[in-house]
Amino acid sequence: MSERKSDRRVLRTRQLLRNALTALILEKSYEAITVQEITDRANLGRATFYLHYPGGKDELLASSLEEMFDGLVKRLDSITHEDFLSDSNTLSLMVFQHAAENHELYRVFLSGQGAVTMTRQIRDYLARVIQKQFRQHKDDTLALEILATYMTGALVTLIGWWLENNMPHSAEYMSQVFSRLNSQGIAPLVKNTGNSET
Amino acid sequence: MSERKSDRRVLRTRQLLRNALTALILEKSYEAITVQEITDRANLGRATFYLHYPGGKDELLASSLEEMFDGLVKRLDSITHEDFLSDSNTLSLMVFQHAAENHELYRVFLSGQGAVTMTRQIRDYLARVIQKQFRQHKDDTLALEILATYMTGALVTLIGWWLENNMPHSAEYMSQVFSRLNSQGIAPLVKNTGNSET
Amino acid sequence: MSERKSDRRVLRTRQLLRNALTALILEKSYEAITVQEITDRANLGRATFYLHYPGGKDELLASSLEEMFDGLVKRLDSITHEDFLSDSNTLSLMVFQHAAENHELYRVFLSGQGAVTMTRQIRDYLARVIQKQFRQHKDDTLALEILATYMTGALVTLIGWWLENNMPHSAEYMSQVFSRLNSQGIAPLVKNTGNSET
Amino acid sequence: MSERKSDRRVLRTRQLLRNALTALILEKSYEAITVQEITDRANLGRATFYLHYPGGKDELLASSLEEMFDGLVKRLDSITHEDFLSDSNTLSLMVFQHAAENHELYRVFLSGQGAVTMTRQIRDYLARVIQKQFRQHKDDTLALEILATYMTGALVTLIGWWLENNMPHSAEYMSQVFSRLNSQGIAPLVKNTGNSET
DNA sequence: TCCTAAGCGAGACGGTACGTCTTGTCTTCCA
DNA sequence: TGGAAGACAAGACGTACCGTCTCGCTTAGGA
Repeated sequence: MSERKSDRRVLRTRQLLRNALTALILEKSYEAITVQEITDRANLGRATFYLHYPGGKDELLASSLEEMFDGLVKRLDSITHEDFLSDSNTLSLMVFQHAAENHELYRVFLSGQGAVTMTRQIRDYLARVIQKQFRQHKDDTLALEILATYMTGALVTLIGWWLENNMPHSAEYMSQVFSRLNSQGIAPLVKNTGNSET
Repeated sequence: MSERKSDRRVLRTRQLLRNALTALILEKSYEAITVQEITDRANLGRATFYLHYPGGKDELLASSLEEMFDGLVKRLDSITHEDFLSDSNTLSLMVFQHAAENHELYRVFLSGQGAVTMTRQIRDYLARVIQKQFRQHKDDTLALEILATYMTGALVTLIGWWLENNMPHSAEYMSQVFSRLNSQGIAPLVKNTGNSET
Repeated sequence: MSERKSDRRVLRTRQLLRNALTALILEKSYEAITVQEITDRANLGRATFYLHYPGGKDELLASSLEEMFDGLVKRLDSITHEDFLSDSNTLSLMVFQHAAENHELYRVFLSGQGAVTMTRQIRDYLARVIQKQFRQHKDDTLALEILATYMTGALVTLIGWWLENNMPHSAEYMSQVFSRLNSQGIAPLVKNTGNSET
Repeated sequence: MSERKSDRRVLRTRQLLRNALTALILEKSYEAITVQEITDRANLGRATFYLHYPGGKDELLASSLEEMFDGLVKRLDSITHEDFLSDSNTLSLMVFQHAAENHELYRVFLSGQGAVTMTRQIRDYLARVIQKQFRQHKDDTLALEILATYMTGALVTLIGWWLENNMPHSAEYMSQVFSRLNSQGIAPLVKNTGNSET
């Protein structure tokens, strides 16, 4: 019925490994981290690592990220079509907040040395969410895919910049800026000051 | 005045190495490429590699990218402030065109298996160009950096998507779409077809 | 008084392990055999192995050899001192016969790929038997140990040769040859055909 | 013409490894010696070891033994047929002396833990030398091979015993004993004391 | 008949050595 | 003098066994 003892032990071991990895990520570049270092930190044998993650570091990272993104996925699923169409910045706010909460890991794949695959996975996931929202809207004057890619690229890159610069603004502020740029474009900014020069 | 024989030989050797690297990049992930493989391809000794690029692969990559981007840099330098402020899509068009010309390498950098470092280098370079343009404009209502990051992220991601999908539209079309989204935002698209019509 | 069921079960388990080992020894070098392989063959858990033979493979091997040599020991014990002193080849004959009966295992021990340990055990055991016989005889003009070692070395090596060559002669013939060489030495052979004829 | 410098370096490296191995053999069982220990002792990298001996420890041991046996082979080749037929113990003396000179290595393969292959190689080599001598003598009343095997087994085993017991007698004494047993057999010893009992 | 201790299977775990791979340095030789 | 060739140290990799341990299942023998 309930989980067997050994199952719990396995889960605990994996959690130890995940924790060790995230701890190390705060200290040095992911690429520079050694399997030995991870297992030392987790007080486990190196062989044990390969028992659980035969694919090496990358598999452990993927597992850590998966764990982390479960939360984001749940939140984004709760966005209604109305939220999306309104000027509210619900979606981007959620993403910025989630990034703030898990900023160490986000930094890994959004800035410099992260596994490319991961960046793409998040980007593709967000692109799919956005496309789904637009599709309900039946807009096809412009290829949905291009639109979604445009938005996602800007959003993800912005989050990367934000984290790399140690979050100089609040998630709310960043989200507002993004939403404004996204819905009205940069024209208002340029025009306003541009005119004054005339 | 004129180059010495040995200088020319040195240049030739470096070119051989750069060519070997770019050739290999088309075949496999940058990370998986070995110094030995590069020198084998270039018919050079491994020691020779370190003679010219003591910093390892990354230094050679930087050198290769520099070579490739020289052209883009020159073109972008020719953009005047007026071009930039106008609704014209000069900048993005140039980037899309350059991407089309070097699409094999770009694809590697920007899509799936490329080295993150490269994506970042391109992005950072573009961000600097854009910031420079805005700075002349003295706009600081919004942090310039955020603005530049926003634009660059969207642009680079869009190029990546475009190449991954085998350039289904012309560079001109892509550039127009980008410019429109960038200057007016997505609001017009959403509003037009929206049911609320308010 | 009588064995408990669990005792019988223990005996059965040990027998399974011994059988598995001897079966594997016929297939591959003893050194190359793994505890896991033994327990797989015996349909037992690896932990069970260590339950019965905490000393590892070597302990199991010792146990297997003991089992096999029990028969030989009994027979050799029946040799009287008179038999030994007479020209009869009782001892060597028994050994050759026992080797013939267990030729598969003997071959492994004594020829090519066998474990040295085993060869030594057999040799040391025989050396002890021989010494015991001589000791009753109180002969110490020559160190008993040297004598016993000399005989045993020759005997065991000869058996090894015999098995490696697929027993080209009968055990009786081999035993006679050995006994003749052993009691009279090679001089008769050399002298007879020698040119000197002195 | 002369050896290249790098050749000399390679030879030096291999010599260092051989020396390290023989040094370690004096301290612990061959099986228990680790490649790491050998290279530590030789002040070399582990990878370097595999560069020269891809087959691992055993290949290094074989190489060490080969070096050692070169001397024995030369000496034995100088034995004339007359020496062999005479009662002199030239052959066995040479072997005992060689064993004394190289007792550390001999101990490795003749006693307990040595590589079986080696024991067999020496034995087979000696058997061939002995057979060659007998063959000139045209004696075939008894299969030469059996005779040679008999002698070699006794000789090699005796040397093993001698070394294991820290050479309690001189090589000359051992050789005499062996020769006497070999040419006249054990009968004289047994008969002499046997008769006295009657 | 239950129930309780033992034998056992399963497999996680720490540890150690393995043989391989790549990196970067250095030295020697050749053109 | 630039480059080829390649020996070498260093150190991470992933694999393979080892011996130990803990966990439950099964099953027999005494209650």
